[in-house]
Amino acid sequence: MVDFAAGEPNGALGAALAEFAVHGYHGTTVRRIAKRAGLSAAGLYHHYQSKQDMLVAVMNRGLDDLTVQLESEVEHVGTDPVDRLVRIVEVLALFHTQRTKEAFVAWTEVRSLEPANRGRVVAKRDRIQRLADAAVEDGVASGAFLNEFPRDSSRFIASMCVSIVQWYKPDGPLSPSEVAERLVVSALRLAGYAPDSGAV
Amino acid sequence: MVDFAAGEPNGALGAALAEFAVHGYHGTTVRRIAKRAGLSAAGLYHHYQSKQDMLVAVMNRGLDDLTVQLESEVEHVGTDPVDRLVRIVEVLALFHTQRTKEAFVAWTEVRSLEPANRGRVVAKRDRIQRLADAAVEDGVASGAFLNEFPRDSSRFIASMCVSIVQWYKPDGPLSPSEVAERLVVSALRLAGYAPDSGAV
Amino acid sequence: MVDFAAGEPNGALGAALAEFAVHGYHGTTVRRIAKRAGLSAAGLYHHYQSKQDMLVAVMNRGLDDLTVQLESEVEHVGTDPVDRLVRIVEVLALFHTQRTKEAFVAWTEVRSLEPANRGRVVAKRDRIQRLADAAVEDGVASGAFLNEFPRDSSRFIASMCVSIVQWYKPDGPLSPSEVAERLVVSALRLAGYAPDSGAV
Amino acid sequence: MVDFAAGEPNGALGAALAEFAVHGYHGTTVRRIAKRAGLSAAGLYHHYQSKQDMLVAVMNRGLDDLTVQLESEVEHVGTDPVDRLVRIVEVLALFHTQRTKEAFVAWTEVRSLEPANRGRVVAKRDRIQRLADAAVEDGVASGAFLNEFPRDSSRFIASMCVSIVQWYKPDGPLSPSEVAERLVVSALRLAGYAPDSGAV
DNA sequence: TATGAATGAGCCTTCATTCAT
DNA sequence: TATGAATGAAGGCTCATTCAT
Repeated sequence: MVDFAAGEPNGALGAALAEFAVHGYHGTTVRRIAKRAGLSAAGLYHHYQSKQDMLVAVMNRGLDDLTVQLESEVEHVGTDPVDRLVRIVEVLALFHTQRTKEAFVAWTEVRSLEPANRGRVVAKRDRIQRLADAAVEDGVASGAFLNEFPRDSSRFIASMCVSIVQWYKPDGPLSPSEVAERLVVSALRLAGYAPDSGAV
Repeated sequence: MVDFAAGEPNGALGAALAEFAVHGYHGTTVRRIAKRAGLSAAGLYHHYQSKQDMLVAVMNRGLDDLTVQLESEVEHVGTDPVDRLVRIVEVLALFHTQRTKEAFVAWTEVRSLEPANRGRVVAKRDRIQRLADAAVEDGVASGAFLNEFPRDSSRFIASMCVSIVQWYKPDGPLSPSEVAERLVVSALRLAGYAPDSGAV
Repeated sequence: MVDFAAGEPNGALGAALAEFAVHGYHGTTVRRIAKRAGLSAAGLYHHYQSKQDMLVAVMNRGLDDLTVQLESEVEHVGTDPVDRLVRIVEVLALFHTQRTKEAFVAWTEVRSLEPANRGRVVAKRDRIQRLADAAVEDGVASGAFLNEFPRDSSRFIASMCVSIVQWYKPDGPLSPSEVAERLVVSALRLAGYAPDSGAV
Repeated sequence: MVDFAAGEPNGALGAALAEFAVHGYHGTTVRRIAKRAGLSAAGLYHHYQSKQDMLVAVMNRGLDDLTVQLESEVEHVGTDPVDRLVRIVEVLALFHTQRTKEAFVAWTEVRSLEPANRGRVVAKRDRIQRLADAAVEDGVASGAFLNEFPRDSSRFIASMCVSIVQWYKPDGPLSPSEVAERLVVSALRLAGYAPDSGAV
């Protein structure tokens, strides 16, 4: 099973991430990042050109890890749309439970990106959304899903996964894989999954 | 049918809301709020004691409008949990499509509230969540919903409604009531609604 | 007789001028300007948008005062090139002795101007130089000046006037008008002034 | 004839000079000097103790070259004040056309020297000025120059030479020796040179 | 009510310089 | 010699807020 936890950034970038996640980009101070990183403010600028640069690095790192994993899974899972949706939701859930801060920042601070950077990040996010869209649409086409508005459903599914970052606590009652399981079940229901036997 | 649109704040508070929604609390400048409101920065302080005060006012206004409507609907709809969930999701969807900015700010900028204010706002948010929780739980108890993890489902349902603010555009293809309709269907599926005939 | 002294800037601009004159633009601190002006650093930004803006204001003010005076004198003095050169040198000398700091900054800190601002200032400087050029050239044409390289001579003359700022001290042995007198004599010699009787 | 051009500094000092000449001392960054020199910023500090040290080195080098040449010429030219003034102006003109950047920095950045260093540099500059003063004064005493204010004239003459750095371009219409020739003529006029035959 | 002027605190960033390697 | 990493101090500028008018 996928383990995203190991990919969390350390050092200066980890410090930036932690601060961005708690206070938001504009509420975060370079000095506080530096302090958390055990560096002087000036020292940070050896590694990153600007505060904005740190935000970009945080986002790219997170989104790239997620995208790589997601596309690799989709490639290996075969062509069945149901299997594909299951894998996608699983990976999304694991990422959002194990890399909560990065996911939160990536979905929350896009508005704080300068235009040039924003474009690239939004493109990455869209690419992920389109994987879910395709799985649901294919499932509807194949008859695996009964669904009158597949485009909305896949958006709702992705939203549900993303929303994990709003409530999930690592020391809460559910492990990442338990969360993933429940989201998979929920996503299939949302998609209109109708196996021979009836309801899920 | 409920019409939330009329309740949007005007004047200084509307200006604050507009800025908060686009730039976030910390990314918003008192001077920009003032400019948008057609006032001097100093002039704003005759209406609100501080920038924080404006945030609190924005949030209270939005959450109160929503809560009042929600509780009034719940009270009038009767005791059937299915009806109740339908009404709740409907109201949530209408609010999030018609008062997108307020909803966005209320769910996004809680972290920017000073502790004293935060408590009160979180309590209001929780109260709303609990309405959804209760509806799903009651439905499971009554056998209307087949659901192994009702608490998670009601959270997913609320998340879906809240996520509206991330993608809904007033000039997009769907009207608020169309969005509401689709969300109601999706919520019932998520809750595990199982009418006699089988699937929804 | 022209009195430039009254035109010296006061207040914030005077403070900026004083600091620029002593430490140069890049060696000057906004905080020091503010202190000298009896304001906070932030307060300065009510009157000028930036440090660069203060430099531009200083230069424009000085060069405009000088240009206005110069062109008005030239207009009133008649067409005789000798008279014209005399008036020009006189005005230049008076300006450079009475507004030494402004002249110094205007001729020294052009390199510190951002390109857009630089163009305008250089144009003003050139316009002044061209007045001297014309006077000498006309004098050569009329036979009043015997001179094989008028263009260089007029440049030398202007340089001499500008150089005043490098050595003139208000509390030194020479008054502004004495300086002006000596410069006029020197300029006529440089120009190759040859009255009937011979040397000047 | 004197050739100053060969004496221009290379390497790190040349880089410092180039930057100082364009941006001024305070506008120049150690890192930019290093970059131009093909070194790291830290590497520069193996050659010079500080940025100030580089400024001092630049100035001393230039002023020493000029002084040495000037005094050697004066020594060889004999006692005639006219010849002496001619040689002085010639050397000054050649130096300022061939070592423009150094001359510019030496006359412009004295204010950026720390007090201890400033004294020594000013002394060197004064020594040069005094050579010109003496030549004019001696000429007046000998009757070669007719001049009512010799001290001012010698200052004007030196100023004219120094001002070369403000307008001279190596790829312009005049060669260094042509500039020197015109300055010599001008200086003699300024000094009040009156050969038997009349005008110069 | 409204505002122009003002400010202390703090922002992001850059500076000249040092030092372990 | 050379440098990448680091830093204390300071830089220009903006912030939310106040107050006399």
